[in-house]
Amino acid sequence: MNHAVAFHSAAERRSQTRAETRKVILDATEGLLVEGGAQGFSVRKLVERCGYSAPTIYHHFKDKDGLLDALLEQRLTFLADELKRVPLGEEPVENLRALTRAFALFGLRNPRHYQLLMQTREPDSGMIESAEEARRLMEIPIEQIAERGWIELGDLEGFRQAIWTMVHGIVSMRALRPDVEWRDDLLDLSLEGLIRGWLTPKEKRAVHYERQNRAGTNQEQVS
Amino acid sequence: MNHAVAFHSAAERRSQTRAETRKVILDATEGLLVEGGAQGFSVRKLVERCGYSAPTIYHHFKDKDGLLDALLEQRLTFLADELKRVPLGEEPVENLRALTRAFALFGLRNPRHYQLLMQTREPDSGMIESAEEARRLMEIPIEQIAERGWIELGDLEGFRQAIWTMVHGIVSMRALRPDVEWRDDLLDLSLEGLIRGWLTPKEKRAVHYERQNRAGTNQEQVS
DNA sequence: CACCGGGCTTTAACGGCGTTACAATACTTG
DNA sequence: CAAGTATTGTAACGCCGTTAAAGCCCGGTG
Repeated sequence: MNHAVAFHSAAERRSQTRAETRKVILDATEGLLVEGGAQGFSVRKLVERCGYSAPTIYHHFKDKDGLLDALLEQRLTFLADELKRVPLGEEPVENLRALTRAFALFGLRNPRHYQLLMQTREPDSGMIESAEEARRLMEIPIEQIAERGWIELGDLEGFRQAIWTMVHGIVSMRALRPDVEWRDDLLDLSLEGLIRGWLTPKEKRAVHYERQNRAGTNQEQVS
Repeated sequence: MNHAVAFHSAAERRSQTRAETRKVILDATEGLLVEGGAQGFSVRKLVERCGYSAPTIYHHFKDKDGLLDALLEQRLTFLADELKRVPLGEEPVENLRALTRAFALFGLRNPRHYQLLMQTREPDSGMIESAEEARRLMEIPIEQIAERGWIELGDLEGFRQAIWTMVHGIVSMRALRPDVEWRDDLLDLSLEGLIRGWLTPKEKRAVHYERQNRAGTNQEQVS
């Protein structure tokens, strides 16, 4: 307890450089992944690009999957941040629209990462944390909708799964088959159809709500 | 033109044995794929299992991808046959239900093949043929629905893509994450929601139609 | 100061993978 | 039977992920 001052810049700078090398490796991984996809990525190419040697990489990450998981986790926390930044209003249906759009936008902008996320072998415990956070954010409006008794087809769990698989279907199809000419408004259309098919129509559920001016605050274009 | 009789059992038996060895190899491939997934499959394991040596396999198939493509094509023609056998009626919406169910059932029963089909690198020309046939069958009722003017949200192409991505979303999610407890009736629910959300309601489109007794002829359980 | 110990890095290698050059065999054709 | 072609096997190449072993640097300790 006597020399409480000395080890400040000591262990600190060590962990500093450690974080830096991790970042260098992760950045190189990111580059290779975006260029060549998960298929074209290999540890040896990474070694050649990032300057470090193979055992160095295995010193900083458990193995190849651990490396990719770390990359994914980084990206998923970014997604969670984006979802948190989405401006939400009173209407849970509008909030669902906005969040779903933000999620799909993320998937469409990072098709390689999404592909990676999907073909993940077993759910890594470390990665789950940030993915779970994103999932929880997405499901808040869904539960609000259920609480108000607006689900007319099936139940909460069915609605949840229907939304989830629909969004995944769109994003993964676009990531898998970029050659097909996908509708730009496919997500908006599908979401609208899902809302119309599952939920109580707007006229019957709200006392007053700014007329037809829906989603005026959050009209991003999806890809 | 004189010796038109002799070469009957000659070249025929050759191509016979050729087809047989191809079948042996394909069956072993199928087994390995079902057991260990696309990830766990390797040519050397195949070599060990099927008794033939590596160059033999490369003599009968172009390469590893060609081998897997051949397996997929075989399975896809089987799917097309199944789709053709689906009993169809007058109502295109009911037909869409039946065909979609059959397609999803195929995907859910062969998750490994579906996974393989999805992560296919570039669309192989040979495989496309049987896949296209299945696709065409699926789209007949969709076009009939459009012809009758029952699409109220978006247009034909939007409806087509919405159905396609929804079914793919359900099948691929179940193949990718078997750990999640997916609703057994998820496909029926989603399809029902999509129909309710996109199409003219039943009461407004048909003069008479056997009351609520929908899909009485084709009520398969999906997984 | 000399020394130790642990984090960091590298060289070199192992075993498994897809693929193929080459040689040997079997079987049809003339 | 001879020639040729289809089929199969042996052995190897180059790439992959991964790791054992050893060297380096640098702060803490005597």
